[in-house]
Amino acid sequence: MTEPDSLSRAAPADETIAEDLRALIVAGELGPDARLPGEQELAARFGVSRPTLREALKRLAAQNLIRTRRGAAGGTFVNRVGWEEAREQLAATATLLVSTTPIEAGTLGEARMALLTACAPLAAARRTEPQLEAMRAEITLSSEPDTDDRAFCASDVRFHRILGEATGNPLLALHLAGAIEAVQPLLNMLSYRMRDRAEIVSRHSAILARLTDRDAVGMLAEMEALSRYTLDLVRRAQRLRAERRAP
Amino acid sequence: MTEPDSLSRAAPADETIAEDLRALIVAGELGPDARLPGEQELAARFGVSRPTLREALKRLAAQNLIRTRRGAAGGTFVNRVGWEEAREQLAATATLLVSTTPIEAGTLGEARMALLTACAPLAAARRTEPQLEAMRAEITLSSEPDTDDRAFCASDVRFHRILGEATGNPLLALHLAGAIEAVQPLLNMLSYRMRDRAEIVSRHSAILARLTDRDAVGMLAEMEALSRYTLDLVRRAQRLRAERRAP
DNA sequence: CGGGGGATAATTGTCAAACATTCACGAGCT
DNA sequence: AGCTCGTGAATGTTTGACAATTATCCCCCG
Repeated sequence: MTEPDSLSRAAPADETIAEDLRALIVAGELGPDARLPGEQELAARFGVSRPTLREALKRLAAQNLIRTRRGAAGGTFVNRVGWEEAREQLAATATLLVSTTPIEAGTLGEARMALLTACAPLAAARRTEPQLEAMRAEITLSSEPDTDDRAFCASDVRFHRILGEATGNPLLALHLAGAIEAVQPLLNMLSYRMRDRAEIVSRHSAILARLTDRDAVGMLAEMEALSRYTLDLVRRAQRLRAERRAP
Repeated sequence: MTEPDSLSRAAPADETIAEDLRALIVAGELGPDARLPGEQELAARFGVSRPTLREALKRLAAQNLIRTRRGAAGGTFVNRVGWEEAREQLAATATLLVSTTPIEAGTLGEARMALLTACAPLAAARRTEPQLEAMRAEITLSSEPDTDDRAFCASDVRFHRILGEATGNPLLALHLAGAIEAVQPLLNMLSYRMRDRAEIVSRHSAILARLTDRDAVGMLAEMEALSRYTLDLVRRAQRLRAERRAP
């Protein structure tokens, strides 16, 4: 019935269908919130059975390209991919990479520093009062003695995310956030001494102060210091763990 | 009350199963190249039918987390997620975002410039001879008069990708490549005049010369110039198109 | 005449059983 | 020994049905 076309030798039907639909969406043929035909009709149109078509749809759903609703007015709809969704997906990719690939701590720190360097001048020029306020709030949260390590790390991530948003450039913020979040799993494994926390909080405060003054050069210096300190911290923790594992 | 699910009325089975498996992979329970149980057994273990389980697997396949092979020694295997795969996925996300979200050209250019700025010092310090050679090759290719516009753009993307790799920091290269590739769809819509091409090629050459000399400051200046020129180009094209659409 | 409530139809979610296809491995033939 | 063919295991695909959900419409009641 369905003749195998020349290319489908290597590519299963659901994959090619998913790519076809994806191309339609990317090309703008199917705008945000557009409703796709029902599964039966789509299946007929592509010449496959409904389960196979559904596999294709699930592929798109996994990429957050579509959503489905059951019921009378239900169906499959094209998702609007906004900055938030893109950031989440980017962070997911980066996190997966970092958590499954052996990467030296120095590499992570260097990338982070480089991206922060790229953001600092823009952030200094464009930061808004609400953003400063939000960063102050994160510093306060980090200072609380009863904040546990994971919450401390999460706050750290948010601090830098706001810094990225302060550049006023969503695309830049996107990449900064992706890189920062990717490091979180590594940092989550640390357990901070009180002195370390105090040091980090104080450096964050210094960065914030420079940002408030719109002093980009000062920011860079403080970021550099924070970066060095964090790297030291990670290296120390790694050495400690290595010694404990093979004493 | 009688509902087992605390949040969201009911998450479809395939989604929760996909998340469960993903968690196993990310946590390292299933290392790269590990073979998952057969579909029948997995289906039985999760208490669903085989089609439903397959939908879950397709979700993971769409994220490049697993691959499947048919036949006797076939099955489902955990993928190793390397730099290349991550870059592709990141670029796909960014491209989708850029092509479906209205973004000002200035925002794109600014992000690009900021990332290049972040890379320049590292690249100047660490570039290797083969990388310089590869960049020279791209410049040569761009200079060919019979290179069409799409190939010209693709070469441009590769030029910058190599520049990112020259930083010696794969994570940084990843983000730079993602940002650069995201802009490509926009640039692909341009049709370059010969004079524009010559200008771009000459600026690339200048950047490469500074990179060869390990002159980071000079690189920044040339990049800045290239960035301004490109932005002008895009703006001019946009104005032209707008006039043609509503004269 | 207006509003509430239940039947209804459309649509996705799930299941079951089977057949098709691919591929490694080993038995058997030459 | 080397080659071929069968066999079994696994994914890929189909068919057909039933379950669950939800907007809509119509009817009945107030």
